[in-house]
Amino acid sequence: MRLSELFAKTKRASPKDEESKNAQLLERAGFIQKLSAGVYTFLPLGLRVLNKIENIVREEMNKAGGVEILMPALHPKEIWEATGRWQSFGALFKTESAFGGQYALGPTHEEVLYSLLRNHISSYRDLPVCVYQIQTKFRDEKRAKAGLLRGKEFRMKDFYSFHADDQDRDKYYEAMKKVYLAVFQKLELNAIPTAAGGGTFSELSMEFQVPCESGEDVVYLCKKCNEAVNKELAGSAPSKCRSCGGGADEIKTIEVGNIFPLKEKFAKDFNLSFKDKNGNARLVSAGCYGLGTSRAMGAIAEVMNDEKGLRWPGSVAPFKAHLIELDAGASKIYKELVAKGTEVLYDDRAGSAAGEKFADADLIGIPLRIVVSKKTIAKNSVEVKRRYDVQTELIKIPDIYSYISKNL
RNA sequence: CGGAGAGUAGUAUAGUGGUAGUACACAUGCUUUGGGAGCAUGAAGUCCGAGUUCGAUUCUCGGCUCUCCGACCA
Repeated sequence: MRLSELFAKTKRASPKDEESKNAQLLERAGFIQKLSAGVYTFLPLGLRVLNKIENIVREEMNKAGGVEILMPALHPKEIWEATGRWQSFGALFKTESAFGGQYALGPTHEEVLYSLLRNHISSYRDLPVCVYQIQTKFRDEKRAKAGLLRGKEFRMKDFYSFHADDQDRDKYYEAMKKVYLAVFQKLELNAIPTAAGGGTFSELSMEFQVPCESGEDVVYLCKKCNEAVNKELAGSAPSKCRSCGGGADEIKTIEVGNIFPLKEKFAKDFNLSFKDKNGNARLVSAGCYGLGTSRAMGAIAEVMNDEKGLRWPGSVAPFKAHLIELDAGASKIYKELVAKGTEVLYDDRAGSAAGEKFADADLIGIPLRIVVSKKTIAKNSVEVKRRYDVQTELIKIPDIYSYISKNL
């Protein structure tokens, strides 16, 4: 893509109405724009990152046997009354004048899904069922904050598994921990599996926590065996690790995922049952697996940056390479890169100072920078630098395609 | 929802009870081109409402919005 096609430009100054690193950098670099507190537009660059994150998540969920669906964001009052959560779910965004006050914007989708599955599960032969969606959620947060880290509107993957018995569900739950670790590894997020309370659902759950000073959660992390416990579950600071007896560090973290057994909780409310081999009706046992995709994007921005700007991991960067044209000659290289399927952002702006192009490249944070100038053209070369490198390297033009495939 | 702070041009900021200034961005022209380049010209602004006042962007009150702390956060 040519930079001249992007309507969203970079800004030299940080926005005065944002303090968190992720919001400042993502807004300055033209990835997102705030409409109101906790409500953001994803601009072209930002949408590319979000889509990459969601596609990585999608791929891993599919591998885990998940089947993707898309449920409505608009939820009728009736289904939330079935679970009693029309009153009890504090963050439920209820409509007032619209839709006769009979709807809410969905903060989570158990009610919709259980209503749905009553029509599809009737026998043990129908189980297990593993479904997920990636969707926009709405929560009436009293205080949205920190850019993409806590929004009123945000993107989330929610996966639900339904089983004939607890053993099968527990087995799946354990497998899902590994799936989550694989996702976060691809996102290059250091997400620590952390024991946590289950809120209103159950005693047990596991959160995936990324260490970060600006995070909202507090986790006790064992120095020896890396076992982590959320402060909410641990209560006061444990003097000893529960597993190995070692000392624990108190760290601040961002929660990017949470998995927990729902067991028969909502099955009762919706009478989601099946006939077992003996013809007896039994309630379905479920697990729930959430992952905030827009929050993960915020966490990556929050953690991976330096004084010059963002530093995207290759897996989620909006483009693989950032081609800077200081003197004529890059257009041909751009076309060849595109023809070979390389995702490249081409800074083709005429009349911009070199320093401005370098500063923008640093700010946007694409992993590989390619510079074309008179000097490099004279040597039939381009200059290449990784975002985190200081030194540049001269590569012959015919060799850059293989260089890129090797280095990305 | 409690506490604190802040709202001046697209962005970031200065300033004043009496014609609102600067930088960047933007438009036009020329010159520039390896770390946000230069000259000239131009367009563009005081969150909303009430009060005090001859006169309010400035003072007072109310509202709205944003940020931060806290409460809340399946």
